[in-house]
Amino acid sequence: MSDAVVLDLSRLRHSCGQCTLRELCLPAGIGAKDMVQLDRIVKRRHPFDPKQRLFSSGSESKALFVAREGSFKTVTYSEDGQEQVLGFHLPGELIGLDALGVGNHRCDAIALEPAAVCEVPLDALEEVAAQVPGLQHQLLRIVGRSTGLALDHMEMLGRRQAKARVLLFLHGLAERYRMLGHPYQLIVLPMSREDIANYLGLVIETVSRSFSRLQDEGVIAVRGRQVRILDAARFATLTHEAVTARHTA
Amino acid sequence: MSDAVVLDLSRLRHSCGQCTLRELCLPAGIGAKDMVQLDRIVKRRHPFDPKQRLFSSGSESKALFVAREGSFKTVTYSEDGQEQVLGFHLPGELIGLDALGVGNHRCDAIALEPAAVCEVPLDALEEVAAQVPGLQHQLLRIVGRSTGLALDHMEMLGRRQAKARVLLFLHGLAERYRMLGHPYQLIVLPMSREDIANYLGLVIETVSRSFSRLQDEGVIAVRGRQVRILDAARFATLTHEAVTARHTA
DNA sequence: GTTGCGCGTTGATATGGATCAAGTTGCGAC
DNA sequence: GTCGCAACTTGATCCATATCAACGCGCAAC
Repeated sequence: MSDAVVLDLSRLRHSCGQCTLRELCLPAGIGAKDMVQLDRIVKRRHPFDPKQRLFSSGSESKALFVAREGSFKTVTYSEDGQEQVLGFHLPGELIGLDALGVGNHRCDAIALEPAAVCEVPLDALEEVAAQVPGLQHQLLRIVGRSTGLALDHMEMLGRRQAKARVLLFLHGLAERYRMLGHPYQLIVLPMSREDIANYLGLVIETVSRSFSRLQDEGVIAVRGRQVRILDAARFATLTHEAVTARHTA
Repeated sequence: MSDAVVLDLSRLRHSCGQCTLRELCLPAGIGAKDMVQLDRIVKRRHPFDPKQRLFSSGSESKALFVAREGSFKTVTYSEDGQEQVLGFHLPGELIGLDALGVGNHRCDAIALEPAAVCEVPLDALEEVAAQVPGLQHQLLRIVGRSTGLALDHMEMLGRRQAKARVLLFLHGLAERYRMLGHPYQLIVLPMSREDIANYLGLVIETVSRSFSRLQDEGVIAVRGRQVRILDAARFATLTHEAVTARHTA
């Protein structure tokens, strides 16, 4: 998290105070003039209903998106229609990097709740990036970070027990919410149990049981999609153990 | 695969004829002069012994690498030293994109066999990219594609049967070798069963059994690390079924 | 209120793959 | 050659999680 805010962005783009894209301009020490230029290319797209698609697999990619309000999931489908959840995108996080490689999206982005996004046209972005020194570098950094998220996901899926996966999932979410300025204690899950199960490579019953057991142990309190971390220390310990222990031990 | 070769690279960089990085210069229609400039920044680093590290987690990232000869694996370690294999890098494929986000590597790259790499210093690359129009775009494309590989990996790990994972793994490898100009029928695995198991989220016994069963069915012939695809049609069918069928059905 | 339905939880059983254990094969050292 | 060791295979057993099934809760429609 950037500690020193060089420029007061909130005057220019009030809703992007905790926006991932903010890093496109700020830390590189870009002047206000350049930043206005960047700001100009960003479009706002407002109403997304739950289950509505932001983009679909195969469609041409012309822009990056940032979830402004509401969360999204990205998914792929096998030919028989089976969904595979690839990731979740909380408010302030980037969506659409998957298409950078080929120009076409290779997954669907679906709103989990009523949502709104900022849209950054790729051609305009690259144009600005060519002019503004440092922006191109920031772009690469951001893309790289999203790769990091994918790595986290893989570490979660790699031969871990169900409870460990759920713990890591919750921990990751809590961490991300914290980065976005939310209180750490209470997490309101924007996604269904089914999405979680799919994401973690489990079935929903197993996810449900894992939640229940963690609740039995007094670590968290679960009420539907509200998850409260009761014993932060124990939560951290268990998560740590989850990272450490694998089947092989 | 690029069908039309605009420029005869082999005269300039003879060993990069099927190099991933070739796309950095070729398809954007870059002139010979610019390409020479790009070529100039590439260093060659020769001898890597098996198990030797190209870079380690936490180390500062100053370059991208391309496996020129020999293959690599990338891994992370949990605190108790457990290895988690993130991916394999065949000759001609990129290594080191993981660090773009933060400037430090978040995994180790380890040679699986005697190897040699090309090294592309990041600062020089970005400098050239700023000057050469189109190169920056290509860079993003390549980074994006590597994200695609991570997605493939996740699809493999997401609640699939062991045999399906192995099939998808073999299919993916075969596909990549084909892209690199190798004959499709015979695959020589550069990695151990243990690495495969780790990558697929299985134990080595299960991987071994999956190989054996596929051999029993006459689909492949396994002799140590040599895998021959005997019945390409059936192999394709089974792989297709593997993609289609999940536990949930 | 009642009905219906999506979503989540809980319990009983089945099974795929992990674990434990014992070979087998390959290969370099000598 | 055979010794020794690492890599791989194969078999028997066990266990975590999938599967099957029933139930509860919240909420919107009426």
